[in-house]
Amino acid sequence: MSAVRTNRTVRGIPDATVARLPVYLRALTGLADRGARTISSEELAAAAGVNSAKLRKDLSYLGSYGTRGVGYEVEYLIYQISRELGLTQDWAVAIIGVGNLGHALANYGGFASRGFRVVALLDADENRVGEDIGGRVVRHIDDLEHVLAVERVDIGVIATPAAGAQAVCDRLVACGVTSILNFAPAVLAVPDGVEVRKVDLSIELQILAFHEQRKASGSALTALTAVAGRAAHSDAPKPALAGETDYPQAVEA
Amino acid sequence: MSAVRTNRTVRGIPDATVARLPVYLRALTGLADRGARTISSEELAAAAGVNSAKLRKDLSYLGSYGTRGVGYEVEYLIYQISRELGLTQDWAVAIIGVGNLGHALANYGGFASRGFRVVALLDADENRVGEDIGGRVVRHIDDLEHVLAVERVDIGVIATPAAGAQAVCDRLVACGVTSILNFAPAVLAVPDGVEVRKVDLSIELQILAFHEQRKASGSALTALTAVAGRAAHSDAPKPALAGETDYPQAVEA
DNA sequence: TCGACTTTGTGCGCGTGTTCACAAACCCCT
DNA sequence: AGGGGTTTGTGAACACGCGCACAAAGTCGA
Repeated sequence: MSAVRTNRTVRGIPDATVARLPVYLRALTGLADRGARTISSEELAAAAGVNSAKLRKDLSYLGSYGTRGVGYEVEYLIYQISRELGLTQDWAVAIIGVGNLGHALANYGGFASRGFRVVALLDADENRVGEDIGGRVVRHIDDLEHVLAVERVDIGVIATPAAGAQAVCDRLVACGVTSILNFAPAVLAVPDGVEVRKVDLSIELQILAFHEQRKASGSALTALTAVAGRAAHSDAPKPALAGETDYPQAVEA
Repeated sequence: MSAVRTNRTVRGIPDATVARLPVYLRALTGLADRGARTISSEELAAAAGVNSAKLRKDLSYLGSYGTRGVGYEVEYLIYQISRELGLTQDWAVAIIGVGNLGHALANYGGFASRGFRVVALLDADENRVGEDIGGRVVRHIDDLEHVLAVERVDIGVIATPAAGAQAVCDRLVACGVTSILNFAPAVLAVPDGVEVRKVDLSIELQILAFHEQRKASGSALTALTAVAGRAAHSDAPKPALAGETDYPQAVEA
């Protein structure tokens, strides 16, 4: 895939750290609202749900913004993290697909407050075209190139069904979009230089199910989760290639 | 936090592997629909967007389910992964908060096809109580304990505003729910033995913004993203603790 | 001014995850 | 039956991230 090769980016902020900065930012804004002026790494780490040493190391990648013996000044740290993440400028976002999820995204307040501006809503369904969502009108997907020629778009959000996701992605890339957030349950192929992040609701549930199953089977009934007549971890022989299956067929809607 | 201490779980499937199994599963079901009977690790890896050695090692944690010189039988592998993830049994899911996002989740087709059954919808808004979503009626949040006493719930999905998330979480945990998927932008504190996974729409966008900013500033205008009069990486002195700030204050809605 | 106390910033060891590269295993053709 | 070709499964080296523990650096009171 075309993700960054080296995990550590050019100036040296690890991806793992970048992924946590928004969490720190959220915790800090909450603290600021409650009137805190300074905060120690210990307290902020607790608020963000991480180890305090990790927090300090993360912040040290941005620079030396704390004061030993005191802590970090909340507003100043908010500013520094925001700047590092690029939230001091505003980013134009286009949302493709305004079904349930697209609606939720278009109305999500957490975007606007962090410099993300939804500048275009697109959908393939004629019935949805013309609909007004939060002051923005839904355009038809066929106008994608036209809309993006008029309005600069930095980030494309794909909230279409899986079937159409790759086509939409290709068209976004062709229009010069280099950052894509994909909610469709599909693996997108993109050229180098384009970054795709994926959010998959069902994958998270499946991971939870795995751990839940482990808890349950660990307590008592190891073998019951397996099919009758088959050992728990199924070291039964693989089926012959042309043979009849003796295991249940998985179905996919 | 109360996440699993050791990354490698008891029988030995790494968390990183577990997180990828659903991706493989999706790729496999797609292949099965197109009529593929067997597939090599190279092809499946391409479809799933991972390195083929990684794929083989991941699958080897489940057992030795391939055939050298041939590859993996698609249906058989689907069954094995499904069983490992616990998708051969069905899981009862409760969704708390049926705003835009909750609606999207309640209507999401990807759940039902993988053994996830939405058994309860709850909301704090009286106007939403009684509404019918996909054949299920929205109940009031005050009835949470009552609903969960009648209906077993394995996984709780929190799609409320951030302010109410912790309270809802506490009540779910009190009712015996040990797996929680949190969409609210808040860090949840839970006792040991309860697993929380978090999906945050705005964090993903912020990570994209970071990389997009890096691309842009790398090309030419390193200093322009910084505030006028302040160096790009801002090694300007920290503000005095009681002094006036000379940097823009971040605002939070 | 000095010493006790607090908190940051980071060197270092350790565990996890990723990738390469190759032997082992299997199929198929002759 | 045997040999060539293909693909799996995995040992080993490497890269990355995490957290402990501590020196450095600052505050504050006497």
